[in-house]
Amino acid sequence: MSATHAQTRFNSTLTSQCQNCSLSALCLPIALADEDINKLDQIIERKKPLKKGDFLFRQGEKFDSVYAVRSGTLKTFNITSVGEEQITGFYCPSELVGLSGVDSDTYPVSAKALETTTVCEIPFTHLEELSTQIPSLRHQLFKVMSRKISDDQQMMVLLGKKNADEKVASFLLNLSNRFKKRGYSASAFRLSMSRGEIGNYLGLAVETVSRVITRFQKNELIHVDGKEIEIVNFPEMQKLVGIASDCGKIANIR
Amino acid sequence: MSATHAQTRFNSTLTSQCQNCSLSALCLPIALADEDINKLDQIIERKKPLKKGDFLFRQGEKFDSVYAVRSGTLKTFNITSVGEEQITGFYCPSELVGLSGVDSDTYPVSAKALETTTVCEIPFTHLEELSTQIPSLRHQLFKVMSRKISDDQQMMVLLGKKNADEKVASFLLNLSNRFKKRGYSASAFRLSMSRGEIGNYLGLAVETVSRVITRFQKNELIHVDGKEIEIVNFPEMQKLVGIASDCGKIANIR
DNA sequence: GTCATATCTTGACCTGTGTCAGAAAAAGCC
DNA sequence: GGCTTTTTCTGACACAGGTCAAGATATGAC
Repeated sequence: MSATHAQTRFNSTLTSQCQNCSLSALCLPIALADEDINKLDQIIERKKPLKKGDFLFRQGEKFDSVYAVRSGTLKTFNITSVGEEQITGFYCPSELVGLSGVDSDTYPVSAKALETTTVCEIPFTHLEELSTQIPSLRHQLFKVMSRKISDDQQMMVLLGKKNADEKVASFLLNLSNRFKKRGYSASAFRLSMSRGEIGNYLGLAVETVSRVITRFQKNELIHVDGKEIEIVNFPEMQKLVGIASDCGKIANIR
Repeated sequence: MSATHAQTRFNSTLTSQCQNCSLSALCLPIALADEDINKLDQIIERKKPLKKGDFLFRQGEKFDSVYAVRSGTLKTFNITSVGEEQITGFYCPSELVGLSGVDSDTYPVSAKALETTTVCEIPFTHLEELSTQIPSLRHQLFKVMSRKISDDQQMMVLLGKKNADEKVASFLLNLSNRFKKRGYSASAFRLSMSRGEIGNYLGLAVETVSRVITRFQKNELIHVDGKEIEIVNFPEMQKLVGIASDCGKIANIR
């Protein structure tokens, strides 16, 4: 009885966090009934903020949770045979980090904060259990994983077939879309990652990223001030990415 | 009652197909109790063979099933803005095709047979339902999707960071591993895809693939006879891929 | 079998991007 | 504030791999 009581208390202090969270429309609770959101709330732990450079988890550590980003940005990466870091993704608010750990029971990548970042920890076994009780949650989980698969495959197309200009343009439009989805400006935003990290992610040298960005600015496609980016000429940028079939997809990567 | 009867008949003709299937230890039924395998059997439809070049499904079509490959090979690809095909994966027996369709309700890629191929169709809504009743099946499904995510991310590393030699070596060792897993020779096998398709997948020109393969043969790393490949010098090939951290991963892509 | 078509190989050449080097700007730090 | 360290930018140059071309080999149709 005391356990139930404790749970109720826990629930009452943190209850409706998901409901009140400005990200709830984008995050896991999407399409959940209020009571179901409460159930989800009960298994979620809000962790204290990570400072820039802090690890959320490290490659090889035991997997037990996925994390929803509340604020800030994370990168995931692994270390190649020659000891260099290979970035496999950037994660913005409302996005889920750590899904690749489910299979092997250890995280196959490390996750590190690019700036001050807060996350919600979601113990995966609890989430799986809960997904038995709430079909729409289970469906949502499948969808999120499926989405990740098709996004990563778009990324493979980008890495395999695109030149430096197309890569950088895709990257910027992709970020733009993610900001837009969260209600921020689609045209002006701040890059939380360095040029080096962008290059690493896109399979380009830092120098190439820098040159492409400079050239985009010269051609008045974008306006740049350090990490602040403003996309000035959307049509032209979209044309660069390829306006047809795959463009919509690419632009929607998240 | 007649419906139940029909189901029983269906079950009795096809029953234990999964149990008898030589792939069951690799495919979805992994770790399922006999009775659960029977339940799974009932929702699975064995389709008639695809001939080389036949589509299993096309990009944009309504998603309703995932498919387990029983024999043969498939490729998935999408069409880029400039109308060229970009291959996103090859699928061997026991592997699951179509998972990327769950999110958007349409397949984001097309799937085409590279040779005569048979598949089991698994209607996804049924599979999802069944996964509610069988926790180990649900867990297995999450694992399969998670595995796909981490494999694709390894592929991103390969596309972004590796040179032509490393790409081709990774590709061959990857195939070798997949054959081995199914009980076939890890050292000698037949490529069901053309050099062009390999190049497309790896982000290389056909000519480059051809040159690399020829050079590998000259250096006695492999022996080649058209589509027949024999890996002669495993240690050297593994060294090419990068023996450290990520190598094990890469070699395990599937 | 013969012919037609697709795939594969090889050579010669070209180009986009990586590498190296150094200067300029920004970010941390005491 | 000034100092150090990191990040960004720019230029000069090199080379991996793309492109073009042409011949060789394999595959398929009839």
